[in-house]
Amino acid sequence: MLDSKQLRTDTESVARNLARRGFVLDLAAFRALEERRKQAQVEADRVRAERNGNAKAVGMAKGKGEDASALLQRGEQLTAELERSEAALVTVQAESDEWLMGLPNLLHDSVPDGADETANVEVRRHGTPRSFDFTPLDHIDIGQKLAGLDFDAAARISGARFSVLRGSLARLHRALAQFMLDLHTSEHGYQEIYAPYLVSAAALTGTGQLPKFEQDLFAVRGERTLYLIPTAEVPVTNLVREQIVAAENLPMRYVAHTPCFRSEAGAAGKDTRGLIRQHQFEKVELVQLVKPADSYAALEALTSHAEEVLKRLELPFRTVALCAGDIGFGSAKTYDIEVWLPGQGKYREISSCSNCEGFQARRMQARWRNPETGKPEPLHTLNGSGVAVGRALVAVLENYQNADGSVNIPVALRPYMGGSDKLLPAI
RNA sequence: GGAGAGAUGGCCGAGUGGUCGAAGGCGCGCCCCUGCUAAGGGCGUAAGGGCCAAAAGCCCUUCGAGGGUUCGAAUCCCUCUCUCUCCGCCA
Repeated sequence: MLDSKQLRTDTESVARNLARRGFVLDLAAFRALEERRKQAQVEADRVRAERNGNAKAVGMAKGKGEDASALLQRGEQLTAELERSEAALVTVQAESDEWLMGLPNLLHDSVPDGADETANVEVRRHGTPRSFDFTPLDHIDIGQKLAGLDFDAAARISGARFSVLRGSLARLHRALAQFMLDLHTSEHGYQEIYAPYLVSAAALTGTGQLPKFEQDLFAVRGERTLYLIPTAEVPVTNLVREQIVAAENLPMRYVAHTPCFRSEAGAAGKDTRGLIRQHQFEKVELVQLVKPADSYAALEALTSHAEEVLKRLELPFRTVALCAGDIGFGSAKTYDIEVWLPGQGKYREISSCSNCEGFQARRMQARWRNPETGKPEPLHTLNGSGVAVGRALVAVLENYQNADGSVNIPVALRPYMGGSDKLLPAI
């Protein structure tokens, strides 16, 4: 949610900013709506104040034993009047809220222009893609040779976009998650969090997935509706919802390893084969809650923490700054980290690190007490994958494959693999 | 699943229809007195929103949430959520 004060007082520049995303802010409609809201609220407040004063007068009159019948009659009128003006306010307020909740975040000045991913800007590159003396396979074929990747079974159990991992491949998958968690907790200063995988609509509204993107989520409908988390960002960021955090407790750095569930509505036909795009996948997620003045330094740090995972795994990657048209709804600035996949011959997203500034905080009412003003102010929230576990598994398989179908285990993962250095093909 | 008890400000806790956003205490902040490893006194101390160019000021909302009764609800009624205790079941 945008700062409504800024939206009202600085409408033109807000509109200019959103236009960079290709989002058209209808200024005339906004001003008309705002005018109606203002009038309705002033009117409702006025009537309510009069009703309260009248009720108080009744109490005083009765206390003195005076006749209050005229006041009681006036009270009835006022209550009826209040009912009408409150109904009008609720209607226009709902309209205004819905509209406000549908506005994306403002972009940071440093975000490059552009309409889609072709305009994203590479900011750095690390490692060199290995040259193969044989034609590298993709992870699906490698997984098949290892007898560790079973999409047929998954399809029988759950349908498309699910996977079954077996044996050493399942273990490697687990090793990746363990390695990432250990790195972030012991070297990067994050506290490990275990959090719910089913969350309320309110939590999802806080981080921005609702109300606009419900079609991307899996809902579990029972006595009350809960949603499967699409990312640990949702429960972990919501740790501070409706809180006022003391300045000395910032920054907060959290890491969580969770499954993520996405309906992938609208992705039909995209990455249909393999582990790249699944309804269920694992992710190690980094979340930081910081003072506003620190959030861009924190974004750089958080991104470097995600990059460190790939450096330790000795996987080639590049980091790109997303352009205006490609940035997510709630983010002010995002870096994507893309890992090299020999099977596809290109870099693919493995992490996305965003500074949401106060956008989520305002929705969640997550605040910190600014010692300079003594007032609660929205804190800044950041999140980033550190990194997607399934995609990391793909990257390891494809980058570490050998001609004989075996796969070397990255040195960093060997302690988590019982010391072994190689996955051997089944055949 | 069965039975019961609760939900009030940063915390504890009073308040069962009327100047209650809410006594008292703790904590915290400022000041005074005193003077040294303490004690006493005074004042202040929630959040959200609106009017206003802004400040000041004024107004509205909020006592778990939502509805209802009433001129008036923290207080009465209904529904829901959450917490706690006991029993049962259970990874």
